[in-house]
Amino acid sequence: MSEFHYNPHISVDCVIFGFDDEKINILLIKRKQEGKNVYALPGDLVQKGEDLEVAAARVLFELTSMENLYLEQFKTFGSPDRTSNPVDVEWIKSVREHPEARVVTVAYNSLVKTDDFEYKPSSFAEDVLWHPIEKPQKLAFDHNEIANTGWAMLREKIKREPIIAFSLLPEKFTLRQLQTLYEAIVGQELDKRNFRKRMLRNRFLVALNEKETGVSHKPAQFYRFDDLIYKEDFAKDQWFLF
Amino acid sequence: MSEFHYNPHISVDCVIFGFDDEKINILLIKRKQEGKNVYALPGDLVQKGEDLEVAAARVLFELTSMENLYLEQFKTFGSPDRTSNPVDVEWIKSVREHPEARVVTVAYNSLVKTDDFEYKPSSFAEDVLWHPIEKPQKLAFDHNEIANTGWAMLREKIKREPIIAFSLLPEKFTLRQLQTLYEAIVGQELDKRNFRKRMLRNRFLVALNEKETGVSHKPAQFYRFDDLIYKEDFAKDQWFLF
DNA sequence: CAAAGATAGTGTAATGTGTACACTTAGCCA
DNA sequence: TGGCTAAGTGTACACATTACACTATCTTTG
Repeated sequence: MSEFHYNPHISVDCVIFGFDDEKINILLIKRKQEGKNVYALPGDLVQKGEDLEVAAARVLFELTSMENLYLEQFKTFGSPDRTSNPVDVEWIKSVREHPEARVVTVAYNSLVKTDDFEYKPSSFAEDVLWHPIEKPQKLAFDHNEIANTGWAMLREKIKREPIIAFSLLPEKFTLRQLQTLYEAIVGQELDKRNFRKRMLRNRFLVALNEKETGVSHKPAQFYRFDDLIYKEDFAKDQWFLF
Repeated sequence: MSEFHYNPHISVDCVIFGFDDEKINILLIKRKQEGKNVYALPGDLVQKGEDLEVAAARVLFELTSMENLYLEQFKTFGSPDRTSNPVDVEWIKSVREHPEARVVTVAYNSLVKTDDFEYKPSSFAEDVLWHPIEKPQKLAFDHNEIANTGWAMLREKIKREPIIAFSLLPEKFTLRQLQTLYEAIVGQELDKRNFRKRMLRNRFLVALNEKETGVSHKPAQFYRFDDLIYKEDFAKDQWFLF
């Protein structure tokens, strides 16, 4: 009984960013409530004996049918009143067995190509959509805070581990594509020559014997990303404690 | 009944690093079990309706009497078997009302001066101690993993926000003290001239009209850290999403 | 088939940053 | 007063960052 007050629920929320070759979007689910659309991050309760990362992957799949993405935990949100907004309370009551329980949520983020994933709404999601991150959008619960934190931490991470960015490009890509991606991430335009100079210093960018075709201008050189060379050169100084 | 299986417990663990003017130590608690000493991070269950940060501060205080430190959440550990080592199970049974419950733990870290804090064992801690981080020490549960992750993330953070380091020095400090601190953090010796050159570029380091006294060598200039100038100069590029 | 349109691709100079390295200075003490 | 100790200082080199404008190559169109 009152044990349900004491024992909180644990949930996971997924903050998935998608690059559509132009800009960065965030994956939201939409539910209808009193005729209004309510947007939220994909998330739900962790099951008995289920590992947190496993739960995040499962929940994302159940709500959006997306699978096989790399999810990274970035923060846990556990304010006691994070689910107490009346609109949210009403919805929880319609879905949860113990609506009064406190919910502590572990948040995961990821960055993918929008093209790489099929998504379709399932479970209690009425719709799933990619929403451009520049456009403000009010979300349910404390999901605005979670989304903002997730974006900030992802950007920090990319600074430290630029490899993340390359997963967003096709196997063969041009330097223009790479630059567009970087510009989407840092949110500002970059100088073409300086960008190329800096990038081409990296041994892990390997020029292919192949160019664009069918474009009505000088065709661009294709490059590929070499995983092994990257690992050699970015061998992080590891720090062990115990 | 079986609800206790389903509803996990939430705990907090504190990874507190202390600088003793020479090296970095980690705060451990010791408990006696079957005549053996078992070392662990200070941590315990979150209470009903209690915010996570509040819980971390409370638990730390209850176990060590330390208070008023800035605790930063860095990761949540929720592997279903993280508490299933037989030695740990035995201890849990002696302490918890529902020993079979899974425990998801939210970990916090902090970096302080060892001098600034009184500590004494209380609650189920038999002893509290500062353990040098270079010396390997087996810990209970998955606390080695938690401690290592906490140290790695703290170091990353200091790179981004060097302000953290200054809280470890007295109001007035010499550049030698600052350098010793940096060396303890990065784990290697630094060149004196280059260190000074780089540091003195920072406007927030303000020279005082005061020198060391009573030392049997050329006395060092005292400096202070200027909070306001720091904030001006390090005004982080903020990124808002919604 | 020639000209126009579009984007790829290129170099240099100036400035700033990181690194390696050795001697002089100021106070204390014997 | 001479010796000990740690503070404090400068320079040369290599490398990175920034600002900036024209040529090359392909397609399309008249």
